[in-house]
Amino acid sequence: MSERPRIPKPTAIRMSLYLRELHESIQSGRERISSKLLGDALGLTDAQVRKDLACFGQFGQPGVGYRVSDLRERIRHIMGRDKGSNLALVGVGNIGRAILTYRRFQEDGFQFVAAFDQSPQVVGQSIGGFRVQPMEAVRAEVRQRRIDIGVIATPAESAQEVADCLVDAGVLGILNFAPRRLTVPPTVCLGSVDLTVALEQLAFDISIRRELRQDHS
Amino acid sequence: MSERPRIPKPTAIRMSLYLRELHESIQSGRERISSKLLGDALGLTDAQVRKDLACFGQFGQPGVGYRVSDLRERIRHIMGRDKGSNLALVGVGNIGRAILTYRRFQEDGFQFVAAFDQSPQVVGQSIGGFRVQPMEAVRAEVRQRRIDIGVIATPAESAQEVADCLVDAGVLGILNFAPRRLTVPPTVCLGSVDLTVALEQLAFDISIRRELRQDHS
DNA sequence: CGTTGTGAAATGATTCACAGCT
DNA sequence: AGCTGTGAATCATTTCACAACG
Repeated sequence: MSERPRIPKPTAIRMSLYLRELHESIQSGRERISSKLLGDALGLTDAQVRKDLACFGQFGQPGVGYRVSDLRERIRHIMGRDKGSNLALVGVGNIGRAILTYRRFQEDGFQFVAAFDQSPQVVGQSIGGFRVQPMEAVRAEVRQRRIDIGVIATPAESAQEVADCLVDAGVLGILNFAPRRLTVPPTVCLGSVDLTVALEQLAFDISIRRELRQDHS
Repeated sequence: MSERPRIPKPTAIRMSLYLRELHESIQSGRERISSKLLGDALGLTDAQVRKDLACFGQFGQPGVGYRVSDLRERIRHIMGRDKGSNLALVGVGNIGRAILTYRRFQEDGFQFVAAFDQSPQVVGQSIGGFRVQPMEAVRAEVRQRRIDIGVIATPAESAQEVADCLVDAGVLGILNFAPRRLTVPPTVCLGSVDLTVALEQLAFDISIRRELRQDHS
């Protein structure tokens, strides 16, 4: 359809951040925004913002900037957020429950439509308005309810098995919260959120900064 | 102390992944591992693994590879994981509770030692073995219990205010789960986990891949 | 004026390729 | 033979700087 240059991964990540920021700008009643302003709000340079947007076309008016609501709509369209996505959760432990009841997702067009668990103890329970179903039901539900994305919130041990099951059922992408690397066929997109990695990353930054300060004295 | 080149951020992130993988290798009884093997497990090239490790010194034996447990210990030391970190949670909602009771953290040397919330309704409740304390107690607790890292799991609206409070109390780093960009002084390290960004990222990948497939036909 | 969009330059990261060790 | 550590080459991303525009 539209001709696009290859999109750098860092750019793709920042698009989400632009969206988040534009959402706030709209709520605070702003009409127009410049690349400088948008960049400052996110700790980026103005040039960076413009280069990112340039991947997708021309949105701004020289001398004026961008129309906030217009820019937001266009980015939403680019990222496919104008159509919603149906999600399924697998693994209804502590984290799973928190994700399932996270309000924010619905605002942004992500809707959970089913929840599954391996344990017979939780199957049948009602959590966040969903009746938890057994893994055997995954295949049928993914098709019937047009589930695009499977969210894995199981222990590390079962994550790969669950991923295989979701892939087999035909999801287009998987978001993995289990602390383990998953293997999926190249047709399926994979994202991951590892809380330990995030914490370790931060602790590492702290320890590096501490060393710098010592060297400095 | 040790002379180090500047560490590329991608390298820092991968160090966490190496640690995770080495942990598994140890559990599966492996004694030695090559850069090729370690790289394959994580979807990286062998050269990449070696370059990463080279930032911190020489760990391997030519012709043989790396001693798994040795390498793990050394990376743990480099990342400061050989000493534990004390954490405080602020915001005991759904996500906060899940984080507080996440077992994995303790295994990796991260220990929650306090939990706080703004709402008088939850203050005083006991969650995951912690008595939830009011925000006024943050300052004293951070000092008394040597809290290094504050974890923010509040709604977006109060996140910045909470961050200011934690900074003021003297934490070295903040991990932010609220969907909002925080500003902290340059002396404090900041990490963030935004679930919506992670999902959007994945949805974007899916939408890009879908387009490619269409173009291809 | 102020701001965009964009080539060109600079910086940063990854991959290559091989000398040297075991 | 097999593998590490590393300089050199390639590739990717960011920043610079400026012409064109409202």
